[in-house]
Amino acid sequence: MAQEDLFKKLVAHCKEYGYVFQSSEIYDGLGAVYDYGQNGVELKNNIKKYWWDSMVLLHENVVGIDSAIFMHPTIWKASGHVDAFNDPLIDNKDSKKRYRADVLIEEQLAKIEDKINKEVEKAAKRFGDAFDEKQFRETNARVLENQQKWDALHNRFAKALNDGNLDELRQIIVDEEIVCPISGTRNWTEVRQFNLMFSTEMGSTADGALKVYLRPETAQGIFVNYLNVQKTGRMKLPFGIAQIGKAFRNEIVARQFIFRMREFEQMEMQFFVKPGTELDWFEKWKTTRMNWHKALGFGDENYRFHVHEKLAHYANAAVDVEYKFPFGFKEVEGIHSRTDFDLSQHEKYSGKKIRYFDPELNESYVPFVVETSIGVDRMFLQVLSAAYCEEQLENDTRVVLKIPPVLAPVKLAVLPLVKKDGLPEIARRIIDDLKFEFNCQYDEKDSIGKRYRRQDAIGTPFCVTVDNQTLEDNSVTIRYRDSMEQERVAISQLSSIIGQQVSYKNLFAKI
RNA sequence: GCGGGAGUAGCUCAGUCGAUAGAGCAUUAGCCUUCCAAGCUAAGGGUCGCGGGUUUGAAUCCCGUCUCCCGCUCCA
Repeated sequence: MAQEDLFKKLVAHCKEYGYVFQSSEIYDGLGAVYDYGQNGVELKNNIKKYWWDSMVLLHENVVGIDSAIFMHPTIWKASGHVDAFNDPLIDNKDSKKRYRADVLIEEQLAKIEDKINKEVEKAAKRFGDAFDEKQFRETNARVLENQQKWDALHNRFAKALNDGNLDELRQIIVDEEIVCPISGTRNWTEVRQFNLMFSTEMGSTADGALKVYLRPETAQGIFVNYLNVQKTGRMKLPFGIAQIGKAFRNEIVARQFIFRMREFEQMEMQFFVKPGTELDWFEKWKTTRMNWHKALGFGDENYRFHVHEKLAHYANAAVDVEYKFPFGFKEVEGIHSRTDFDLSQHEKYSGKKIRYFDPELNESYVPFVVETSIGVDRMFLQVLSAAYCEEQLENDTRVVLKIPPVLAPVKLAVLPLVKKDGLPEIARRIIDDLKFEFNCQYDEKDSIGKRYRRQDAIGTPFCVTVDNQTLEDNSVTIRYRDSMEQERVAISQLSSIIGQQVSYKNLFAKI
């Protein structure tokens, strides 16, 4: 089956079996926003638990927090998000290329400057040692004319930028007859502001309201709580702070189902270390995180590291964990060595000292940070991509989600072979006993084979069937999803057999 | 954002020249009682994505719009 078809089928399967629905579907949907259904939410919660426990339970020097989505707006100035994500963009209709409007105008300014400089150079050659550049610049007609042009344009440009006047920016591009370097035409669209961050207002009156943003990443909530956690938790370097939470980005192009959404959930851990040791920790976390992925058993060959050649301004090392999705190798998790950039920025903007006193060195410094950041939704899609499979049987095909039992939404279904002879009652009793430990389902409708298929389709790893023999000896059959094999066991054994297989402990042992 | 494709029942899709909206699967109820779908009977489920136009009459023709998919573009 073509990979593309597989992806389409997966998306349809997600909807049909209550994993993922499009947001606001009855109102025609909302772009790149999705809801999780009754099975989706279970899987998602299980993924989050797998991550959280593997970070917080398994590392005594990692603790968790849950910071608010609203944060002081200055935080986003400090982090660089306000400046970096407020570009006025314009498209050329002929070449279909997109440019930053401000960059186009800056280039135009540079051109004028070039002209002036060439004029000055020429004159310098002509006059030799006797050349007085200052005087030349103040008196030469052509230079003056260009300088005037430059000043006028620069003032106009600066004013338009300050006012946030997009129409004026476009008018400047039109008036300056700036052409697209590819198509050479002046066929421009409107200038649009692409703001990555969603904003809203906090405060009851419009006048006194504070413009606040929905966080575009959860990391800053950790950085601004560094001191709180370090001091109240008596944390010693190196230590980490983990957090799971929603983040929001107004993506220009949001595609590929839940792979890139406007509202998404991150699982991030910021690990604070002594400066100079960050690359060692970077390597350690790289290994730990890759093991975490591989422990799920989807095949080591489907994972790889992708090393960033071009680093973000805050980083001195960065790598992605990529998984082989039906649409190619794509990033699931990022591991970044963020240096002391974030904490230093917050020192600067807040005016508070954000340091660590190192008793060994008897001095204080700003810790360096190694970040591991994974998208819950991507992880969710990764698990489903890996788990979805269509199997050819003798007279039939079956669609089965081979989700690792520990992550599966429903752990077991209890099925009376027929709905009489007291079998349903026994099945109910088994559920009443096991429902405190596992998410169980009861089903008595249709043939037993059909019921198995229904459970396969949502990824239930175990089906327990009550039959006439159960009446005699309290034994049931347990049918395994992946092998379709069955074995007969005592009802009293169910809890330990299933419990053993859905335990996080077994996974953690592999990390 | 640009270009291409698509949108009809929960899912997959048919629907002729413009004239009462269909099938299979799924769902629900009942029958049957059988360890790997597709047995029998019945029922429910649709403003044909949405809005407007042409027409006596629109799922069908035209315009707009929304959403999804593919490619480009972008990607801290």
